Amino acid sequence: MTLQIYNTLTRKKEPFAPIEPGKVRMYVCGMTVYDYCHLGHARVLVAFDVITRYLRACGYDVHYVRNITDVDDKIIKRAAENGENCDALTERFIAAMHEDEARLGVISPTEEPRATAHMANIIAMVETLIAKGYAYAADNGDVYYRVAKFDGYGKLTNRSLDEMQAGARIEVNDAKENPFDFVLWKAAKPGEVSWPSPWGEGRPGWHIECSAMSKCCLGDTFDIHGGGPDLPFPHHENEIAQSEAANGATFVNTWMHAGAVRVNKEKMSKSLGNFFTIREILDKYDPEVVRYFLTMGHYRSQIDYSEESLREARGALDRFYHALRGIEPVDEVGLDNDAEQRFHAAMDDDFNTAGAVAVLFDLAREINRVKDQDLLQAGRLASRLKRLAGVLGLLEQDPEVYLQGGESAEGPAAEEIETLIAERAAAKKNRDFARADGIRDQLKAQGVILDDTREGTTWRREA
RNA sequence: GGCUCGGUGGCAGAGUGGUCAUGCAGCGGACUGCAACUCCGUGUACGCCGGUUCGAUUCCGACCCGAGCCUCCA
Repeated sequence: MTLQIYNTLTRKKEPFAPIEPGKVRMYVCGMTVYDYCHLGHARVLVAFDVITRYLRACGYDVHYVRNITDVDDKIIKRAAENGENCDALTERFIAAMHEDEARLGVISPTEEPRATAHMANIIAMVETLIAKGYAYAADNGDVYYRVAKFDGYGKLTNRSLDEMQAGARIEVNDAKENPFDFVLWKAAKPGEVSWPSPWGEGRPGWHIECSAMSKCCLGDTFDIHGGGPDLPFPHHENEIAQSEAANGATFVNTWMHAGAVRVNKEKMSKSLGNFFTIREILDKYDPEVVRYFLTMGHYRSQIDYSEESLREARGALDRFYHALRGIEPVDEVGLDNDAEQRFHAAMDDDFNTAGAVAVLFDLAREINRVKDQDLLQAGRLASRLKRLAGVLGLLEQDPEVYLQGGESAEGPAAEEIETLIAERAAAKKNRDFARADGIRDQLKAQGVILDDTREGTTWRREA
């Protein structure tokens, strides 16, 4: 069985075959850096991190490019509001983004191009489009893409210009030949950041940077282009129009889009005030819990963020770490390949992480089943569980650290807990169960759960 | 209105033309001083109506309902 990937362009799963054997060239639309990353960004970050990890686990050399949009209207507006310059604003939020993704266990992309560093490439592509008749400089100083000239316009999202024009509620702009023409180069207003160009001082439009940067980093045609659920139209549709018109080649073979994140069954939006930034969520939950939450469903399906779903994620991770607790992972030699195969079968089916996680749970149960009789076998299974989970970026912590809440844990200190456990052990020995249970209840009230095992008592913190 | 994607047991969430998802919760049992953890067992689940089929939750058609995009948004 080979890897199958759902392609937004063809609306079906297709066997994946990279252009260059053994190598994958992938571009994902990244962040516009004018604010902190939110949960929707986290979903895209984690989804494509898992995809990259799996492709690498399959032996592919993955060239993963994720851009940074560091010039745009929102950035200019926000910088003006803050009374700072755009560079200061974007540098700050780029640093914050890197911090957030690192906490989520996201491996950095191999390349992270910034729009402001590619002005020459952007301008060159706009010139090519004008030369080929796909773009025109308008009277107002802007340069627009001539949508009607590109035959394939709408092929990604299955729309036609005629139908779109029928029910269009798009702003009227006299400078455009067609209301769906979009801006490639935007003339600067006085005081705005700008770059010199053949059409005067200005800045790139929203879509052109991705066409220019992907060409620069990956070439005219590459394997995978990804992004969030709201990007197919207009952004990716416009990228196709730009790149294919300018380069005269197929732009991308496989288009991948992550599903939406909802919050308490409502669309996440600023107007509803239900926007969550990654950092505020990480203040409340272990990053791996958040990552598990984003991995337990399929990357294309819509997921719902709520206290309950995060609590469920926490419970699931607890179970894994409980199984791994006290087991020394050893070489996997001698294990049958059942779990391995089922894991790959799930992941080969368009990165079905939900199915892959189910295999992980089976391994956890197997570990629990054998750990009392055969520590060696448990160690082999633990290695396998950790290795497969690692492909999803999960179970990368020490079980004790995870279960006991790490350094930053609230509640009684570890030494205090150990002292009480010793006291309880003595009470139990004297058959003073009232005292023993009293200690257990006291700790439970402080969020600490005691587990008695044959080897003694262990403890963990409640969610 | 147009384009897409969905409706699976109490909840979350995979999947399949005819025996099993999985996790949480529930129930019964084992373990335990009692618990917790864990293990074993346990659920007439597949929106509605037709069709194809020996047999459909799974394929086809209609219908109902939900969501996303069509406007800046991952």
